[in-house]
Amino acid sequence: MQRRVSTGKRSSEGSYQVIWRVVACIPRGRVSTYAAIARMAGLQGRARMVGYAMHSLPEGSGIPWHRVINSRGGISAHPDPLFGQMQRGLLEQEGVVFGPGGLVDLERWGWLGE
DNA sequence: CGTATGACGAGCC
DNA sequence: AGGCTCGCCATAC
Repeated sequence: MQRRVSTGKRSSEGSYQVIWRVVACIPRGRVSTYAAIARMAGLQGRARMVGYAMHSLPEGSGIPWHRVINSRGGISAHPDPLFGQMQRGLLEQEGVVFGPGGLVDLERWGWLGE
């Protein structure tokens, strides 16, 4: 599973490149969890990295970061509460329904990567 | 180069 | 049933 072999300068952007790519694969109207994404990105067990990747996500990157939620199906705490509210708005806009408690039913909207 | 921190998760008390 | 701690590892200072 060598991800890079010499002359690989991809790491200049950080190791989040892979994570962003997986997130970009989440279909519209669907959500995924940090752990699930980490797993798909080959970082099984490192959900934290995914979270940091989202934080480092540059604006206008086109990455649907708002489709990434925690394992409980909820939007995790954010340094900027305004973000969380926007995230929920974006998901509802895509058709995702939030249940009582502001949690999404992962059994129904969760995307594991077909 | 060492320490601290952090969009999380799972386990333990 | 709910809350706290530890683990994982990249980025910042």
